[in-house]
Amino acid sequence: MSYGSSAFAALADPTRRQVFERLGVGPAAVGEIASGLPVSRPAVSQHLKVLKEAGLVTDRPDGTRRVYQIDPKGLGALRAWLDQFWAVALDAYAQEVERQVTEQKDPP
Amino acid sequence: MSYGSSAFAALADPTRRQVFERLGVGPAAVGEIASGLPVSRPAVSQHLKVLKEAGLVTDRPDGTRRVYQIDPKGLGALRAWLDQFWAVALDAYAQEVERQVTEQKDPP
DNA sequence: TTGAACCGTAAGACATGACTTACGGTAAGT
DNA sequence: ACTTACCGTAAGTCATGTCTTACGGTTCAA
Repeated sequence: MSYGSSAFAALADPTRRQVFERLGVGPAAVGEIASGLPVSRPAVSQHLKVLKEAGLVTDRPDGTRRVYQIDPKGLGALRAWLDQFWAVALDAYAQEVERQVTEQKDPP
Repeated sequence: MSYGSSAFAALADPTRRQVFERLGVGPAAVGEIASGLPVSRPAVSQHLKVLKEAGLVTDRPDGTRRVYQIDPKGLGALRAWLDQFWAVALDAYAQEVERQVTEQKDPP
């Protein structure tokens, strides 16, 4: 809950979201990701740190490289948060619409 | 897409997310929302402006008050973005797991 | 063991963002 | 008409975040 909501802050930055979307296609090393973006490699490394702390990605060493990958667990937590909120909000929305209708033919 | 992704930035701030969650329960005016939060009323007004520009809430005048409400359309766009990404990422993840397995018994 | 490739972190510049108080504007009640 | 209630916006302050360059560490190959 408080875990999945921190993911919003992680995905707020456009560059960091591009990094995340790149990993959505498949695993990649830091240099590979940076080569496809208009920022430096250290910048990508810092973004990956944030994504990792948010539980959205995992990393594993591969020689001198370091391969990053989407973490389905963190992504699922975000989806769960949104689904629950969606259910509650939509219910409240429907109730509000209903209240508006009854108020129309039976004004307070 | 670019519409639903801007919602991440809108929901990144904790205070603004509290405002949004309050509206998830039901419609409310600016003063009502502010009275339940540790920030001033203008601060809430500014947060609502961001949420509105992100397509997450709508507003309607009610006398001197101004009632805000969740916009199911914007919330649905966010959900759609996440669902699509979830599908792609999970597919890539499964393929990666499969690749790891085959690599185990048939090393390159 | 030397060299090259790859990465994370530190330090600092710079922009962005969240908050406050102050002000003006509109709608309802007396 | 005047007051009260409620709201949005402007101006300014202060914290946070993103980027860069510079540096040190680790791994593989020669």
